[in-house]
Amino acid sequence: MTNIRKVAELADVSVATVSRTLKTPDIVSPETRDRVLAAVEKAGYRPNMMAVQFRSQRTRNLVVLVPTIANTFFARVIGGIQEAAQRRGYGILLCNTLGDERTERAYAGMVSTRQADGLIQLRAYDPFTTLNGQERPPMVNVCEVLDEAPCPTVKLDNRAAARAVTEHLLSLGHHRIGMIKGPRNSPLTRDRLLGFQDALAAAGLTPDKSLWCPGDFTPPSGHRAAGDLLARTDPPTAIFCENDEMAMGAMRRIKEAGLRVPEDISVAGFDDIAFASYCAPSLTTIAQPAEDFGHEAVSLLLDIIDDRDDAADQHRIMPFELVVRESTGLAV
Amino acid sequence: MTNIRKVAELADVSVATVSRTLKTPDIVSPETRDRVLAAVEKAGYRPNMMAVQFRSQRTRNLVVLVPTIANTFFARVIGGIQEAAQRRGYGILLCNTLGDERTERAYAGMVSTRQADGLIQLRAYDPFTTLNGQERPPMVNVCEVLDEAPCPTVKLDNRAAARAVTEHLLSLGHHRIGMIKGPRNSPLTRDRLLGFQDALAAAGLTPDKSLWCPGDFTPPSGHRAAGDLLARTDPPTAIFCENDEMAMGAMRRIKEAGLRVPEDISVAGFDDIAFASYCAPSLTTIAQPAEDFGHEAVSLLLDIIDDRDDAADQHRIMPFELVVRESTGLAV
DNA sequence: CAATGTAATGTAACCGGTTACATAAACACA
DNA sequence: TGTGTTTATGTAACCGGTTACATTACATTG
Repeated sequence: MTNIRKVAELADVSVATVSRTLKTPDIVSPETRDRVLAAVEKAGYRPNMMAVQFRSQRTRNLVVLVPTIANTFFARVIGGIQEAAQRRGYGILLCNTLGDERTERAYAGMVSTRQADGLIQLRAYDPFTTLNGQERPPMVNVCEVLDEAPCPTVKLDNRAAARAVTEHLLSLGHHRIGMIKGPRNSPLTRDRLLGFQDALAAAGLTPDKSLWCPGDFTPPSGHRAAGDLLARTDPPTAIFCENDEMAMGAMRRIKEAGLRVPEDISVAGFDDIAFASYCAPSLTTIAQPAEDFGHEAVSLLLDIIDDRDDAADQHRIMPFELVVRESTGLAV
Repeated sequence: MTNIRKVAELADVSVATVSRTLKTPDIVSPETRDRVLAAVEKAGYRPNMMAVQFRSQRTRNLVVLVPTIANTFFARVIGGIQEAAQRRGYGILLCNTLGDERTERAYAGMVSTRQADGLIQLRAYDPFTTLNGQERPPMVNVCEVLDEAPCPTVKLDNRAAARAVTEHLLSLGHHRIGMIKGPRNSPLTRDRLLGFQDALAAAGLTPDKSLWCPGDFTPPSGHRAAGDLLARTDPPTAIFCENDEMAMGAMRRIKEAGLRVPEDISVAGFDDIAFASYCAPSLTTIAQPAEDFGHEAVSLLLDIIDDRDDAADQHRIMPFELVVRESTGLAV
């Protein structure tokens, strides 16, 4: 391994001069600089970043905890995180947690032990709770956000967005609307459910909780839930799914039952994943600026890491847009 | 920051004893061990991993270069990589390269500069070509693999799989089969095209190259290509798409033209992504053990890193399976 | 000319662990 | 009791950069 001392020897200067030539070339005389650069070239020298990081106590890595990378929406958010991080000279250490808190804490430990400078969590869980006494490592909570987050957050106004979807369905004449929810205990699911109820209440309707089905954000769970709704003697005329993956599963199930979307039953999703506009019928949904979630998260996290004063208590709400496509139509 | 010296002071022992207590407790006397562990606890000591890594010249990180994380198949492969890496005590540094060679080389540099111990490349490009003289850093090439790869590889027998799909279409009576290809210059696309031709040749048919359309593995490109095929005076009776994303785009376009799948035209994909069984009609495709690609890649890479002798020239072929669903039917 | 300033470079401490080697104490055996 | 062996612990070098401080040479100024 060629190191800075070998280069120094080759150029017949001290290691300090080599270091300066590479980091602050302007304080080195032109002749020396040329000599050192030639030696660097000749030796094929690349600074050992572990030494640099160790010395500076900065890794320029960020840990990203994602419940499941297989979810198309999260994949977009990660893309945004990666892009923003790369632009600012940071790398990302990805962890597909599958919602397992032990795994999350283990990866969060990489920040405590200085393998990374900060953490972005895409789920409503604080992996640093156990930490007592010690200072909180830099963290940002994005997408699915804790209610009393001990760190900056970036989220959608899920309640308002769910209300917008529901109002759209109501405006089409739907009164019995089924709901396929996300995992219980998720603030995100709770907020979307609240928005759904807000809209019903505003329309003077009382919600029928028997039309609420549990799901887990995967297509199979949407498929199953839709089956339950269709098996009723009084099936709903529309189904609001808390994400597009479940909506696609639900649409599949509806067609298997010999019914048409939206003629017999309307379906709405949430997230506007790439397939939402390419499935048949295309899906009415809520578009979210997924990549921007990532950009914001990185920006806030680096603010904390570089401790810019105002960073600690920022809470960003990202804009949404109701995208009406073919899967929702007038109630029968 | 509490470090090993503080703990040593607290326990009234040397730093060596603290280190030994944590790494090789059996060579420390029970009394001392207890005293040290108490001090560790009291100080809330966590070893600084940067120092450990620096000392051992091992980061236990692996760089993963993925053309686009938004591709559902790659997302599964990454999931597999992450799982296997985690099990073996390694973290993964993800880079969404978007196929940009500069970005790939930049991230590959993290291995040369010791920020990571090895690299997994999911695209047919060797980011270490420029490297002259120096030893090749540990690397494995997975999924889309270089023909003369300078490292172990893991891939599908794309030619045989494409042939299987084509034979399936031929067996249904299709003679004019459109092809929606992946990016030019990709060995993967070339092999799938070869398999396609193999099947035609075996059936005594001469391929009509005007039925081959370029695509880029995204739904919009499949949508566009299908439009081109349908606009012909003699459109094909079946379309073979080189991945499921494009197949979904193509099916969408076919329906927009007022045609039915598979009654009017059959469509086959490749990869068997989650949505393949949930779209309507469900998609005939090639199933690949995506997660296993990741597992194999990690296993081979760690073999090189720990330089186990036989590791350097391993080339694994993963199994495929033709999954016949609703999107392919008898030719009209 | 002496005093002072400035530019270029060198010396060595430092980051926080790990570990080879040294040392000391306890024990075994003749 | 003396010698050799084992066990437990300490000392300090080391990994490869960065940088405060020291040093040297030379220019500027009164």
